[in-house]
Amino acid sequence: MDGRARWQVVYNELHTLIEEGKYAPGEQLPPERELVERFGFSRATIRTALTRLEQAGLVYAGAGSVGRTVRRPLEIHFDASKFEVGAYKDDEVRGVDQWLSNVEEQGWEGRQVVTVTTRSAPQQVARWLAVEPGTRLVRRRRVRMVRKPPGVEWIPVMLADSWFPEDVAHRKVDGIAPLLEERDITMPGGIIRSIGIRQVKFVDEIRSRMPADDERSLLALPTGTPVGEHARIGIDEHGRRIRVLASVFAGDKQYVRYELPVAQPEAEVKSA
Amino acid sequence: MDGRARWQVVYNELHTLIEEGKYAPGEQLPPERELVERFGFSRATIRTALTRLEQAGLVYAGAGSVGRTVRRPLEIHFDASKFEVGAYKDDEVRGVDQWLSNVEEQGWEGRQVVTVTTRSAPQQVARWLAVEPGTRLVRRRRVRMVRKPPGVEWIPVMLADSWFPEDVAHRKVDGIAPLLEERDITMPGGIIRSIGIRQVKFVDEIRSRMPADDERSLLALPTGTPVGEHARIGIDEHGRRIRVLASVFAGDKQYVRYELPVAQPEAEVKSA
DNA sequence: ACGGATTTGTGCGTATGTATA
DNA sequence: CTATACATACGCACAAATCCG
Repeated sequence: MDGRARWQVVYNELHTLIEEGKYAPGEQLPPERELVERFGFSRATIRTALTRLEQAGLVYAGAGSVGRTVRRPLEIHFDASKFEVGAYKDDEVRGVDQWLSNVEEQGWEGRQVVTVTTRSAPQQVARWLAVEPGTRLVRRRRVRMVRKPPGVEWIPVMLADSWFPEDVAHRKVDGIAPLLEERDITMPGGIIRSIGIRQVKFVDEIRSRMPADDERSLLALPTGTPVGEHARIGIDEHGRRIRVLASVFAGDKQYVRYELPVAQPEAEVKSA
Repeated sequence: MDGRARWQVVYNELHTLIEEGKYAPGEQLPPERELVERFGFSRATIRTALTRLEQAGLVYAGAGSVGRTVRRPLEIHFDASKFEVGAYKDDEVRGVDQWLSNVEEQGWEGRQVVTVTTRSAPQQVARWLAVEPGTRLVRRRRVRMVRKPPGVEWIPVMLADSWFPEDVAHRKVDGIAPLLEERDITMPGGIIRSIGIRQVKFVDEIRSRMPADDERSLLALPTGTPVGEHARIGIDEHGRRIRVLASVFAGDKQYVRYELPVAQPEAEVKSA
């Protein structure tokens, strides 16, 4: 052991080669067998190096002839300051979902699958909505997928769960409760507004964590990929927390973006 | 092999026990030797389970007789919508750093160490500032630490790097260039304003990723901890990107928060 | 449809190094 | 200094997934 561990030598070398583009995105790394020969280390040692590369998000692996493949960065972003806050006016008239607009603006085709269930509030959701853990809530889950160009397979990129207190979820307009519908619904002015609720403030929380098992499988995340979590809490004029939209996205594929005007100190005007 | 892998059995059991609080934060997991006995699996198998628990952010490990410890969540947040955007005006008069105010508001004691260097722009920073990769830039790095209560050791929680084009960094006020000073400087109205630059817009980007090696050591991150990255790009009235503040924080310790007022639709179809 | 070849996944046993109390 | 506990490393075997002929 000369200062560094053996697996670190392998790790560093491969890391450099990938960064330099010697192994390009979409390409395969040499199989373990070959690396064992090249470095003269045991398979176990080579494997810890490769495992760390996966954890670092540089490659993903699959048994069989997929081998280890260098990841292709996606880099979609999600404009949280425009979303629901006043932009995308045209889309609401057209009846297009704002997330879709946002994605299409970046040249992707988007799609989402909606499921609605009633379940008791997990710890974190209870905190967001300021209710007791275990309270019955309605969860409206959207699995969001993109592809480019049209025709290739869909890549799941986001898991967007809206949670509502039951009384909110069951509100009706024109005889139906839109929040309970298991399809991609849009309403002029937004669904929430259509059922007579006015949100006056959002509180957004963004954190970085490792995914739960169900998130890993739904988003098809390779082992070791972190996720970002963007929670938007909607608050009405009475200060009640009406809903929370918790979006979980693959850290290597998406990021969240805000645009903020800066309030100028003296006699300046805000650039709304 | 009963459907699941052996290490998964161990993983799931420990995961459950930790979630239920049977192993509380700060407590130690049983040593590997004991788990080998309890489950009747080999040490290697137990180890893969434990490694995954680390990756999942539930425990951290250290060689020696420390063993594996269940993580204690910190949960500090960082109010990005108030930061620099007009709140905390009093502090600027008082000359207190805004990050410090934010942290102290949550009952922590804060401290930061500043270092200034000139270096060529990394890929990502170049993209943020819209300059060529390799351009010489000034980096003002702040390692931010907290502790509670006063007296215990400092916990590094954030790495805040401000990057400036050289001409911006060298601007002077009262004969000194405040951005090049290696100490915790505050100016009424903010440092940037004090050197005659007006930022009119911020663009924030937040992403989740695995830390680079230097970030891991500076933030004392256990293996497998993801980081959040919050980048704030400041844009002046000519549309020039004046600086970027890239903050990297441990995903398990901090999160970013925004408060957004909702634009209300008065007359008809307008916003949501 | 099937079977073989390739490649990663899982698992065992063992030994030695290194950090910490 | 010693005991403990994790980190690294070797070798071996078989299972499971994938692709291709």
